Amino acid sequence: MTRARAATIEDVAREAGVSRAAVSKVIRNAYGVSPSMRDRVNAAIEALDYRPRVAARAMRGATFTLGIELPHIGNPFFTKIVAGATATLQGTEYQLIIAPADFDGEEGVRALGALADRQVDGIVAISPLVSPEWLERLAARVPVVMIGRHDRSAAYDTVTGDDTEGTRLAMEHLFELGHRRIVHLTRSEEVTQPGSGTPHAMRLEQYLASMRNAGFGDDIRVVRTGMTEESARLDTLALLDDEVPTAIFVGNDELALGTLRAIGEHGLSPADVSVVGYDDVDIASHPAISLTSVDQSGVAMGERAIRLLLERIAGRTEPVHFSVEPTLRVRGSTRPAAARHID
Amino acid sequence: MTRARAATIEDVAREAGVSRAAVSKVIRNAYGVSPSMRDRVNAAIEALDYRPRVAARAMRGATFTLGIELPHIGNPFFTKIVAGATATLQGTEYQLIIAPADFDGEEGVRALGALADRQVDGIVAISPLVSPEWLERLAARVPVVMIGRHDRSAAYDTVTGDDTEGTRLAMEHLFELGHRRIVHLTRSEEVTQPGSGTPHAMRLEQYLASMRNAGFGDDIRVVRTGMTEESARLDTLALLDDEVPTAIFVGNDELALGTLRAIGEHGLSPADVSVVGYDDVDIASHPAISLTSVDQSGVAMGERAIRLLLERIAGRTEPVHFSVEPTLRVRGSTRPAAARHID
DNA sequence: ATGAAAGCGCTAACAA
DNA sequence: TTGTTAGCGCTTTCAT
Repeated sequence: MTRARAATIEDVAREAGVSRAAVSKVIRNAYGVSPSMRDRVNAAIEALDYRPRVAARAMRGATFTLGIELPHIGNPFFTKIVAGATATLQGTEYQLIIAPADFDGEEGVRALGALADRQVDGIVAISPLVSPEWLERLAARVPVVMIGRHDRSAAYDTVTGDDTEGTRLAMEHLFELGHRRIVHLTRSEEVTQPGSGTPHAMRLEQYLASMRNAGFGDDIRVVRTGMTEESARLDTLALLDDEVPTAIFVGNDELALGTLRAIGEHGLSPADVSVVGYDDVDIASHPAISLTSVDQSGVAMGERAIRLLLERIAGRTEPVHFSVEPTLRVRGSTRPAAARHID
Repeated sequence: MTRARAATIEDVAREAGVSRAAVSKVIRNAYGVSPSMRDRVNAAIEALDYRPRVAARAMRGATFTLGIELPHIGNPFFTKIVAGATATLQGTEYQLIIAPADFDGEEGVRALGALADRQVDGIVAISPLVSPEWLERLAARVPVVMIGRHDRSAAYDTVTGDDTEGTRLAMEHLFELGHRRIVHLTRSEEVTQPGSGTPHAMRLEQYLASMRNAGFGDDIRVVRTGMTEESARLDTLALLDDEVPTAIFVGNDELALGTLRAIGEHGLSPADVSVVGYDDVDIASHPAISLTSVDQSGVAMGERAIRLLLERIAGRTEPVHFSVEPTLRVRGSTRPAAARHID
């Protein structure tokens, strides 16, 4: 198939009987164009169905494209962030493109690089496992806003949930219900390196702190899993074969859904094992699921990230580190069976 | 912040002591480079951390970027398609970017245009409401694969689920259970224009046909709703206030989740009103949800769409129209209360 | 207010 | 095998 050739700025200029520079000024609505010329140019643009090639614009100026890197597109929490981002971009000249990574390690770096190669005007990235140095080098080329990173660099902005506080809320809630044998199901060591500042690392640390503070240090038990619901299901099943705790605090809702499945498959009910998740994914509030979860408002995070990015593009140079307050959404969690017994 | 200037092909050429053309050949691994030159160039690339600017390449050749347009990123079925697409692209030199549209009307057209402006090498689009003519014009510029469109054009390939068969399966299932007062909850008229070939139009038509064939023409009832779970919840609530059918066949699982919520909120149980959805979203199989649904394998669709696109890019010109077979996943649906009574 | 012309970083003929 | 060179479609001084 012979591909049609689209109109160029040259064609428009000829059609309108003006110079290319004139057309350029009109489409950028730059200063110094007479109304009559503007009209003629616009008419020509209309007539030829002209659309500027982004690649050509990129050679000299901006692409009007913002990129967002997403580890694991299957996680509805990330989807919320994107929803907040697109909503904020409504009515602006910017187009958002998503680079799916399907893991926050090397894959994330690859996706970030792909966005940079495409000369997006700004990048939002969701907590990939990259060194601050690497990010600073990236941020030297293009404005960057990191979501969910607790480290602070002058080179990029951050938008984070207060994972420490969110976890504290979740643990307090379980303590108040009378739980003490609370297992923490979290992701691999790689993603929870102490001091790395990833959300899961913060949650793990606070889980440990809460347990110790409550005097339940001996009951601490951390179980590792992958990043999918299915892996959480499998690892929870293995856990339950070994020991049935009264509660499980799960690193995020996607994993918590797998945990819930496993509990059912093991012949237990949510009344036997209380589950608390993180992110307050939509389905968590479904009555049949009824999952207690920490809401860190993904939509607000996406919105804020885009705002910060636009500010950076507009010239801001001092870093901003924005933190959103988490809220605990209490739903299905119950008192431990033993405690109910005593009632 | 002063943005750092990245190395260009010129810098690499100078560093390696060769011409720009030589470097270009190496990075494209084109024919006619001596091993020694290749090594020197690669060393220089390494040393300068050089990465070719996609925009500059786009001016002459390819961008090695494939774009996928997604209406409503919140729908997990679309997410499956993306998963299939990214998996298929693993190991190739292509990068996938997603343009979220948040509606399949005008917004979809905008997103498609944005991808075209960015000169992606190929586009996968999910059933936006566009005329075949518009699509053919797009397809004249860039290879296009449409997912979920039942019209056939020589200009673009299509990947579809067999919505007629899928709906037939769903309806047969409900008939066999003894249902006859089956409501169809579907999207707005805009998205279900008879003859438009959208998935929802096909499902609606087959619902009508199945009902008539079964002799239940008088029980036909079509209820309209938006594209979100929440709107489905609201419209189902309104329906139930008016009349409680024995079953509801819902246009897709995202909507079906809202219907399930409404049923619960109305004080009914899934045993009172059987719900059948479409897409077999992950959560449908969760025991607590247990939603009967038509599986049209989004992953396979995404995978196939990318394969077709790569074939087009490689030069194929005859159109291919691929259809995936749907399977009914039977879960929670039950016989109508009246029929159970008779038992 | 308008236009001429240089140049962004690459690829692809073509020459050597 | 290697290098020279002419653009690709824009934006942006700088003249006019």
